[in-house]
Amino acid sequence: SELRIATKINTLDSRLTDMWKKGYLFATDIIHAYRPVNRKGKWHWSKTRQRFYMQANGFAPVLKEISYRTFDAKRGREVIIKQEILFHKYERKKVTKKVSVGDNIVEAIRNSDVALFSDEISEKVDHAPKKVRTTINYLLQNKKISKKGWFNPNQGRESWFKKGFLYYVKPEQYAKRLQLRDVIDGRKKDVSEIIHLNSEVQRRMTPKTELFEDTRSEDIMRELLAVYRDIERIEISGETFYYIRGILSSEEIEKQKVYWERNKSKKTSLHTGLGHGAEDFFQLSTDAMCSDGVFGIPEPWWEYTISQSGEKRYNVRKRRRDDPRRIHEFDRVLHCPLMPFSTKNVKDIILVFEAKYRRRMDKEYWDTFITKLKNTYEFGTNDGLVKFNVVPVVVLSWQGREDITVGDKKVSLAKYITMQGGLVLFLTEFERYLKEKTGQSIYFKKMFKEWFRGIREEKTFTQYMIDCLFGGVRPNPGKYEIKVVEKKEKKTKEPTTSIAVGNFVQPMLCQEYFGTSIEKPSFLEPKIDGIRCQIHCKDGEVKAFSRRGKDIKLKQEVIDVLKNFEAVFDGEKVADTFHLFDLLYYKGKTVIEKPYAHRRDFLERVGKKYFEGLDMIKIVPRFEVRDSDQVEELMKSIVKSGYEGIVIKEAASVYEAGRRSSFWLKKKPQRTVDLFVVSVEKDEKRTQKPWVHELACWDKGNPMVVFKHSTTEKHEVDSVLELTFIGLTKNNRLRHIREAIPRDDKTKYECNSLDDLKKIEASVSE
DNA sequence: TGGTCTAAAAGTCAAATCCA
DNA sequence: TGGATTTGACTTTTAGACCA
Repeated sequence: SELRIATKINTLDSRLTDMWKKGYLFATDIIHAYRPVNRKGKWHWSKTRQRFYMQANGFAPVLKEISYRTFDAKRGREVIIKQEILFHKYERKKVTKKVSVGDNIVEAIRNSDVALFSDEISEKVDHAPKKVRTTINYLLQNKKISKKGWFNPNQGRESWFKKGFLYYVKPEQYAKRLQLRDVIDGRKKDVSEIIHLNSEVQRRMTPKTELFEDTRSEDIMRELLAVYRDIERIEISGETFYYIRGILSSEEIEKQKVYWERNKSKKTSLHTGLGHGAEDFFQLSTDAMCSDGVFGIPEPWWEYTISQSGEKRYNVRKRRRDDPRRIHEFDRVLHCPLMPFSTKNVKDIILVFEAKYRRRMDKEYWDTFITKLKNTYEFGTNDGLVKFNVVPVVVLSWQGREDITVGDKKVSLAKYITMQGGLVLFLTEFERYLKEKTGQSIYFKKMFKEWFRGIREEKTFTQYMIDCLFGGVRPNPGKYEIKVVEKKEKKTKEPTTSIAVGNFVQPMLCQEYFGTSIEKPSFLEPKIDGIRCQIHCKDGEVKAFSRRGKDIKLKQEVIDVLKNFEAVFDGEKVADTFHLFDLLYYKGKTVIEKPYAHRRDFLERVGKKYFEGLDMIKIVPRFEVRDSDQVEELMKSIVKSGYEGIVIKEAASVYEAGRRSSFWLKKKPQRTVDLFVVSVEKDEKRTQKPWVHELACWDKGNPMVVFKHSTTEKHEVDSVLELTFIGLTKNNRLRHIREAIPRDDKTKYECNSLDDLKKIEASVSE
């Protein structure tokens, strides 16, 4: 451009190129720079390419400093760049296509026989794993490669292997990789290898009992069957066997089937079946006693969970104290609520049942049962004792001999258990009760054997018992049962007591305010819609952190104001303005343990002295509040003046760093609730024929329909919709909904409960 | 480990331009 | 008019921050 101005030649470009080509000039490679361009009357920065030229000086390239103007987008202003650059003679462009990381990855996968995990890919292409992962993502998006994990029936969706997803170009690669049997690790890998070896080398099916002794077998096998599709599962006389399809011939399988049917499975399966049957038997009897009113405790309830197949599962699993990843299983757990003083004061007596029919019930087994109880959070105390309200109950089928030595006496197992504070029930006691009730003689084992021989294919033993004993009607069907949802462990944090300037402190957070009455002296602040910001100042340095401790950039003007302080402020940043609402540290002292009112007074004094009249730094106003009516009033006016909502802070409260504390309560005016779809139907009567969705919230663990939502678009059952909440009618129906937003990120189990809705209603002002 | 989002760099394409 | 080069608009790819 300089030459063009100097020579006034318009067609300079091609002449220069020509001279360069002929060897009179040297030129640089193309430099990308921005220059101002006027387009349609508006100036803006446009990207250009430029070369620099110099007079040719022999043949060797020359290193020379150049300078040019461009626009620095990061800093947002014009800059002058100085750099040393090579001037060289003209060379015909070599058409060498650079191979990109993406191409490398696709090539690596294509050249591999089998599908690859991402870390294997990164090893092959020799790039950092993180770089490879982002590139893989890009390639997936553009459908240049595909990925696959395994379908996890447990969660009902695809999940990844322990090493991640498998990436491939051709589907055969995925199938071939699975045949290598190296995508699953640990115990599961061993199991799959045993099955494989037994099939291939010993040419036999593998019984489940050979693979597992504990209860985790179902999980492991579910995953293996889902991933390795060539593992076949077969049931022979109640026993489960596994083999690899395509390795054993059909004759071999038939032969072994006959063998197992004849020999082994009958006895074991009879005995395990008897065990489970006994559990059902005493449970049904107890239910019958409850409905007859002879059980003695008015409203006991069985603990249960819902299994994958949607059935109730009364075998209760509890997390172990010594290793929370593992569980203990208990046969039945019965809760007996007692109300000694009032219905509000409910005490729970928990009966934990262990039922044994024949198999291994001895002193040692009782001891392990008690150890199991001590070793769960629900039944054990922190000191590793059984909780006082937990009663271990053992259901036995036989009296037993007096073969246990206690001191100088010999006692029976039942006596031994009772001596230790346990409770022993005999199956015969249940049988006697049922005999009185039905008038016919009932023997559990006889009943089981009849079912086992005869009609076991058609119905379960439980149903058979219900038919025999209660004429097909289950006593107390689900009346006294409560589904137990596993609680998540709470993380405990060490409270912060002292603050070092420059070290980020986890900010204190608010809980929701539901319009509860205000009992202690409190203050109300407008809630500012910005970025949480913690400002540290000391020795002329000023630093600001976001809510998660990331650095926030500060303007020089702000730094100039704050640099002489030695303090830590808490506040909210909106655009370039800082709204301060708390003080955590001042002149060498941590003040978070001082009451809120003191901290605020101090902050306001500082604000008045140093920040008055500043646009950059402001102190958030506060109002004293005495009751909830006053809060409502203030809320209205504050929201009107454009704030997001309000925060109520207890005057005497300390600053609880990192906690979502109940000392600070926030409230926003508009509320939403999450409901899930229970049913979808097309309304044929209406002209537009919309889909009518029944939406429900939870009510004591059961879905309860609170709204019918009709739209032209269909939402699937169990999907979650977010509705704007205005109120509830007398029949617990939602009122006046404007729109429903699908929430794909939520599951129905995260939806609101009826109690939530009532609380929200109480807090929404009319 | 999985993923999303954004900015910027790198690359592509075809029209415009220039010259002989 | 043909070939070389420039140019601007556009697309593709990479880097890096952030999140669960």
